[in-house]
Amino acid sequence: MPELPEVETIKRDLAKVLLGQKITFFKVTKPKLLRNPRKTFIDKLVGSYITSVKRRAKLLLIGLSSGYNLAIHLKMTGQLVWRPRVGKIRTDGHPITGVVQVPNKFTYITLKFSNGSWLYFNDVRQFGYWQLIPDDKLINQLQTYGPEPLSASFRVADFKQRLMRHPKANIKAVLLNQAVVAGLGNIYVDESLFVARVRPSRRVVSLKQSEIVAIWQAIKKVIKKAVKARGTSFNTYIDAAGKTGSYWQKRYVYGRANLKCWRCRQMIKKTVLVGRGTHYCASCQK
DNA sequence: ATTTATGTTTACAG
DNA sequence: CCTGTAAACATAAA
Repeated sequence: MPELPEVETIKRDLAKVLLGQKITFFKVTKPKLLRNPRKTFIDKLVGSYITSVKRRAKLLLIGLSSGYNLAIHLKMTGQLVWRPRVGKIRTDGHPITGVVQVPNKFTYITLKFSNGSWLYFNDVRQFGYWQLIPDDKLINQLQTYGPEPLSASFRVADFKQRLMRHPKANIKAVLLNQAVVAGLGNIYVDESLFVARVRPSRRVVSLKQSEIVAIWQAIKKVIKKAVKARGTSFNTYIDAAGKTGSYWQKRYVYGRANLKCWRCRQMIKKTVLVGRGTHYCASCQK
């Protein structure tokens, strides 16, 4: 799935085109992707206006005049593609053979807006979901997430405290935990640990203070860089215009097994940790 | 043809 | 509570 930078990119693009729009049409062909009854979606979506487009962790949050929020999680292969009224849309870099336009056979939810534009939700693996959350329940629903890495609330002392709740776990597993820090996934955890020069398999309890600070700084640096690049596309990620992100071209270790480390020219290694492909430089990362 | 890998989260077993 | 593993599912590469 899209991690923080990918969802942030989609959020920014959708905010530009959706704010103030009225939803005029809703269709779903795979109801299991909905976390509320279909009727609730029709009631709360159709006829209401979009008042905000936000992001928390990897969740996209669309505020509605009906007093509800549409929370969309893309999980691993979800895509949100917006299409203006006139013209076709062609998506780039789609890995599924023959799927180059939207809507397509993986489009399971469709919205239409008052200006005639469309929003399509595609999800090859069908792990993603749409959920309607009333305004007064939203805070409660989001409070399980840790700090946003690009916000001022991401402080090193608090970060250390959250890490220390999992003393025996390896640092990679803990950084994937959304309650520790929000929005990191497999790519950016590997990238951040490379920048911090810490091996993904290190147990939290073994980390020195200087290493915790280095990890904290690396996360901010990597996420900032990835947002600027509009995310990473190597599998199914595309933005709301159907375009790919460019972080793939800037990456340090992810997907670079058996290639030379940019820093020391040794070969990047790939192992399995937490059930995920894990990339690191055995000579740079201690 | 079969196995393995893929950007996530969470339920469950120990 | 903490930690590690499997499973939800579809597709492509090995």
